[in-house]
Amino acid sequence: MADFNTIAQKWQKKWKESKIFQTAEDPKKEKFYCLEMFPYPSGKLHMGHVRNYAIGDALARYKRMKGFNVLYPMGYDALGLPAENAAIKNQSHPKEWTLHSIKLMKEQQEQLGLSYDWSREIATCLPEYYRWNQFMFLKFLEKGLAYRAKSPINWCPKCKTVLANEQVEEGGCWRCHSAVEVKDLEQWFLKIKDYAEELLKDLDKLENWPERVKTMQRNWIGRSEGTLINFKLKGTDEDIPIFTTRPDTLYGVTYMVFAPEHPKVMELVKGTEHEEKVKKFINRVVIQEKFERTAEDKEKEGMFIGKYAINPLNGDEVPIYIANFVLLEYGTGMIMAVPAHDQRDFEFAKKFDIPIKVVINPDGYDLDPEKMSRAYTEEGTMINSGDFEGINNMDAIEEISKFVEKKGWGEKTVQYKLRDWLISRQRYWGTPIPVIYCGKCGAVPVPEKDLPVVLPDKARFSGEGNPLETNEEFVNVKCPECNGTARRETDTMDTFIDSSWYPFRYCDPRNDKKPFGKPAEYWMPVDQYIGGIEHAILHLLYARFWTKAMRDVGLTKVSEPFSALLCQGMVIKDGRKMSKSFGNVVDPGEIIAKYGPDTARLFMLFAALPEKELEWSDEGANGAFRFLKRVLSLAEENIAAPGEETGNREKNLIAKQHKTIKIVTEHVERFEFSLAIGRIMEFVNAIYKYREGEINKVVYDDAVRTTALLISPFAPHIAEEIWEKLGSKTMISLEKWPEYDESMIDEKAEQAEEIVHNTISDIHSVMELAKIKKAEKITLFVSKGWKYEYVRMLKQELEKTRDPSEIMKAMMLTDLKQHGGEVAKMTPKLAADESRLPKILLSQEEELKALESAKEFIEKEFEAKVEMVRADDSKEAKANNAMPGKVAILVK
RNA sequence: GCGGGGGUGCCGGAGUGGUCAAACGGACUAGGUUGAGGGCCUAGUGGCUUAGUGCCUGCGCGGGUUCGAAACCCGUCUCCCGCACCA
Repeated sequence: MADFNTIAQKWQKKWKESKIFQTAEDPKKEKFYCLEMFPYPSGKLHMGHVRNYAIGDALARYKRMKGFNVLYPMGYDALGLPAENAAIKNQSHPKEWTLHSIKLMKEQQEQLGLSYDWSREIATCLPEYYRWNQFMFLKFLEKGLAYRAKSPINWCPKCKTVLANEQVEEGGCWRCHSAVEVKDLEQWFLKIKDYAEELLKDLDKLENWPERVKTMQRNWIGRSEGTLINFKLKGTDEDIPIFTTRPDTLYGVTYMVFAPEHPKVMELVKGTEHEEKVKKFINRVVIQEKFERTAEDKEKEGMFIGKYAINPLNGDEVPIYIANFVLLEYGTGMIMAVPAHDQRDFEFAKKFDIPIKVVINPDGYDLDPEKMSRAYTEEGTMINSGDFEGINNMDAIEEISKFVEKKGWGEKTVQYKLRDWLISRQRYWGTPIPVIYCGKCGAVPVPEKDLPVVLPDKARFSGEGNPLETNEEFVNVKCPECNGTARRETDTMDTFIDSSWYPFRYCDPRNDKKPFGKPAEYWMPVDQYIGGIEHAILHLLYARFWTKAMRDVGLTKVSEPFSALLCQGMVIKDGRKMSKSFGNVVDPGEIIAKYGPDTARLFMLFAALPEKELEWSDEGANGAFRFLKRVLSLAEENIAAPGEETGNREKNLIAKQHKTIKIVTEHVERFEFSLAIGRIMEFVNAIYKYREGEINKVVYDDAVRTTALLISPFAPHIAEEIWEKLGSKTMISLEKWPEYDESMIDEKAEQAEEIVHNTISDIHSVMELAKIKKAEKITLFVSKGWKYEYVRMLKQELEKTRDPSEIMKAMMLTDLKQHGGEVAKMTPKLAADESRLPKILLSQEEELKALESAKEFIEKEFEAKVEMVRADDSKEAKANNAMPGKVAILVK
């Protein structure tokens, strides 16, 4: 028994030397771009990586065998915090750490025998890559898609960096989980909000994305239609704009609430008796509680700030509060409160003893504000609402909106939860933002000819602040416009930028004139993207946005980067996530050393469907190992070759072979690798069975060859080895995927007589079957009453069309009609209750006539004798092994 | 609270109106091979019967639809995941 790792190394060497996986554009061939999410180079592969690559490589190899021109590249998402943290810890440089990690990681990937085109390898930490981040940033700046603004930001005190909202998880830093603080800083933003509508709408076009990912993105974008309404600050002409989706409740407003940190708040209380208390409140609520999220609903807190607003609709004077449940970032940061019809407003009003005014009554009774225990949020009739009384509140939404617009008090508008993308990071290991600040000229973009702005090699990594800030050589520059003294921007870009366009770069990885050129037109978009669900929102949304932004500055014509998305499930062990703290981590390196790469890959694909969680099992891996040994010994063991007779045993094996090809192909097309492998296992078992007797060498070898081809996307090294042992001079990686012949799929060829059953509702396949089988006799099992309908349908549909989908549609329609009682149908239960008998139940005579005519027609169509058997009597049906609505085809 | 997905042998998991519940793998049991073990090969693994097979039970729980339900409908329990004061 040859050692699997020896075999693996042998073929990996051959693949590398022959460069068979290198790809080039070929307009004559259909392209297929298969992409896995590129890894962050941490230095070591984990099982999640292996699973990701096993899926991707299987697909890439399969598509290649199917004749596609396949682009399947690999690279590294190499900028980011861990490298810098490691540098701080080890007193080294992030670059060294990263490049070393890439080397280690690549070695492990190569051990897996993945069919990447390594000539296209990229690493985002190299200036030749990140210069294009800068290039595109400048293009976006020019187009007005990038801007600088002061805003409260999330500050991680441990990482000493700003975090995007998306990077704050339950009040903690997404990497180190320390509590996040709030600070004010000048930051660079990208206008992703401008694309909210398109990002949302285009989700509908992504048919091959998992529904749950699209739902998550829709949620994240958070579109909601409503009305912007201006209240007036009492005693002034000042507007207080609020956003509401419920203008129908406008007459029920009894107070207003501002987000505590809203700049307006301090302005309003300045110099009043409330100033000190408000300051204290803001400090407590905003700073300390902004990110404190608990499982239970947070207690509503707030206070009155001594000012009043005027409701434009009815002139009501309402008090203004500040409260912790109003968010500054959403809408206008202020709300109108309608305690009678909003649960949050209700709770707050109860706590602060604010009046409750009912403006919508449910049908049938009147609400009493005194007795309400919760807000009424259902539909109802408008009351206490001036001219709008008496109408349904759903209609009032539209009418009051229109009225407010007409009066000039506000307008209909759309709000999104999505915020603009904050890209500034106060860190070293990122792409320098190509901007220079001049005392005279302000923020000046670095001219294109001066790109790239390269990260200086010299830097101190103390763990505090941004090393770029203290690097005088880097910071002190001349202003590109006035040539005066100026300072360079020391912020670097969010690394999500690097991963937002890398699929384009793979198409044209060595282009030094542009981020990418013509080849991207051929390859993009990615046909299948594969990666973890954890990127469902951030990475995938940013990449979609970046692509659209690139389109709008003329860099590409593509609007969506990923046509299809597959989110693989997690790899778990003992029912929980693999993690050092649980001590259940399985190291891929050890598994490869013990069993070889094919075993590791095959097990990962076999143990679960790609989207599902995968429970790692040592015994299971061992089982995959055993199976591969069985497969290999099919070609290794010397088999006697007694003759060339082809009897039933051969026929059966050939039939099984064709059937296996068919089903395996179908499964692979649907990414059901575990089921595909299961079928191959069955076929291998069948070959072993066959081998117990005398064998026909031609038939046997063909079966083994087929096995090798079918298994080659999953266990390529062993497949190559078998291929070679069978005397082939070519590499199996370049072979064609096997084809099957439907007419050979006939498992029980040796049986002289046979009854095949099929449901009548799939008439098309019944017909096909009857022809293939050369049916001599067809038996239709029919039951009382409804037999006529079905037989009639059968006849009609055969006459009209042979499109099975049309037939199915018609059948379903019949079913529907039956439920409406329009179509003749009788069951024993119905028969017992004469009053419920359907109206158009046919008479005995009519039935017989209809059956006769259908029978004649079918006889002609099938060229076979047709027999009708009543099957509604369950005893008789059982004796015939049949049920009503089925067709039996008797073959002789 | 809102949204999404599940509950099938000892285990991982197939099967979504009938021919056919448990494919495929693991684990276990027996037999073979072996000096022994491992490995490998073969058979078996819900119950009851004849030992050709036949029947019954069974897919979280309870109802319903149907000639027929693991699958469809209603209710219920339970688990997992995502979002969560979005006005």
